[in-house]
Amino acid sequence: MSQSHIDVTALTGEACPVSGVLDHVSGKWSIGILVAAAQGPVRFTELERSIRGISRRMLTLQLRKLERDGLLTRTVYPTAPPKVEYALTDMARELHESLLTLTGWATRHRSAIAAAQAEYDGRLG
Amino acid sequence: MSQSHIDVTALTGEACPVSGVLDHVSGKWSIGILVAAAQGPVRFTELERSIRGISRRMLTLQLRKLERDGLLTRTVYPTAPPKVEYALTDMARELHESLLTLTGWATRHRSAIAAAQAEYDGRLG
DNA sequence: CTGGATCCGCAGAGATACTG
DNA sequence: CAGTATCTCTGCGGATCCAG
Repeated sequence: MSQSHIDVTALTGEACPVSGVLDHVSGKWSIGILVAAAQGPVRFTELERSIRGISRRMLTLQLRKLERDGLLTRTVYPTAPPKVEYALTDMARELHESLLTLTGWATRHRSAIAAAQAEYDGRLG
Repeated sequence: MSQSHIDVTALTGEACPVSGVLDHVSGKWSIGILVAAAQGPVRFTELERSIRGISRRMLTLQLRKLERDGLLTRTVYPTAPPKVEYALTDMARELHESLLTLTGWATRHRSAIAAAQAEYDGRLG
């Protein structure tokens, strides 16, 4: 009631639907995949090479999730050897703009965050 | 080489530092906490009530992490009973703007995403 | 009121091998 | 090339109890 009473549910809807949606984006690899795919249609192996450290299994799972959310399109070319291309949907391209804002912030404050962490850790041991 | 060769490391720096920073923000509760704390100084119990579903343990852990990252300030009033207030730092307030863009996107496309998921699931079983 | 400490279950994520 | 299948292990996160 008072201005100090905050209810996140009022900001996000009833049962945190925003968080529900954002959780898909906030996965460990989601942003990287979306950023990589934003350059244009990308093949599976290209993604695997682009995103250092991701396992084939994880890439597949994340790709499926993003496709399910309507953020990626998956196009299969019935050639030999098989060729599959992933591309951002219009919705995802819109999201990509927001993501750039986020990554921009992260880049700008990277050193400040590192400093804050170092200082915090220093105060303890 | 060709234009189809994408390297995320080239976009994010060397070893995905952006992702490293964003991972802190992309936790299950981080965004909710930051949004809730953005309204002004907030007490521990207020946060606990605001963010439905979070456990006391998780709230504490996330709070510590955000404080360590220099995104939250923690102010202890040595009263009885103890009173602790959390507030966003300038850096975090900047981030909050970006977060609003993100949540705005999520809100706008919530139904579209739900539809995409339903359609995806429908095609399978 | 604001936490810390501990135990524990389960899903996430890696490694590896196999397939159309 | 583009996955799938399985096995395993780690660590997140909940529950509970304790403390300043």
